[in-house]
Amino acid sequence: MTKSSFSKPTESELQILQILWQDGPSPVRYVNDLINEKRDTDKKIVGYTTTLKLMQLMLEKGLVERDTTTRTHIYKALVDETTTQQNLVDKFIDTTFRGSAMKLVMQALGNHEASKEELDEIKKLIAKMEE
Amino acid sequence: MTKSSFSKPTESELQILQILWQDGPSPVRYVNDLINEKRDTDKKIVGYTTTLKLMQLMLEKGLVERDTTTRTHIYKALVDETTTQQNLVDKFIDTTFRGSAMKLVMQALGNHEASKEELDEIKKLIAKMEE
DNA sequence: GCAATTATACGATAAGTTTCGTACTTGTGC
DNA sequence: GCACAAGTACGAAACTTATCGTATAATTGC
Repeated sequence: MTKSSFSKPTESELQILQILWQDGPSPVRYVNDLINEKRDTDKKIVGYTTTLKLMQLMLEKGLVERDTTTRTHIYKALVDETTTQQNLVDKFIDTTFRGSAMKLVMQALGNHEASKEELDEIKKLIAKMEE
Repeated sequence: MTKSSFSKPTESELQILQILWQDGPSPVRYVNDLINEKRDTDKKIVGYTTTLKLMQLMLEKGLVERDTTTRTHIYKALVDETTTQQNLVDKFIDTTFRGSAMKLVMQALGNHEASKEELDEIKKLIAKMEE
């Protein structure tokens, strides 16, 4: 997959994908409810038809598919979570860190809490990379 | 700085900021030339007035300032590179990794080449975090 | 059976970003 | 001095994304 052939989901689309990845195939109502529950207090409620429209557009783009055998359509993510994350990370490194993955790692590592287990996991990965 | 009070630069604005951060205060012509030199082959050339307009808008937003004592105005970044990166990383972790900084670190680390020196630097940081 | 509820479809609008044409101004070369 | 090159200002169009109103269809409760 080249950089240019990867179509980046918008922030709203990504938010919906996150829910579908985490909770599995879901109806619009469920997704919309979650979005509103988790929103920052200062942001206003997203209307049901807004989420519906977004998910319909995602269907056209091939980001999701849906089961229409029941009246309440069930939407399912068609793009893979890890692959999408990887694409987004690559692009992010490019635009925000001028291509330096290690600068991103240092920045993310240095500014966020990490448990002993997480640090051990990272150390293990580094050891493997040094072989 | 709270999440909501941080105004995220657009991708075009970030591209311009990167140039100003890297090369220091620069005129519009210089920035526009660099953008076009570095662009992907499939993307078309960005007109001079387009870049000019973007930088004028960035001026209004307070992202840059300019020296107008000479005819050719010199633009300078007003926002700090590291601070901006930190803000963007935080937001990115939220939207793309559901808040897990460590998942981002693992992903970025595991999928990009790293020199021995870079790995050593990361190990040093981890050691410091373990104290 | 039918009123009320809940779902989808879809056009229109709003809002933000990017693009550029055109007018105007300032400096340069000869 | 003046034609030409190079700069800025700015309005407006083109695109993209997000939002919602309204119409319509299916389902449910009683």
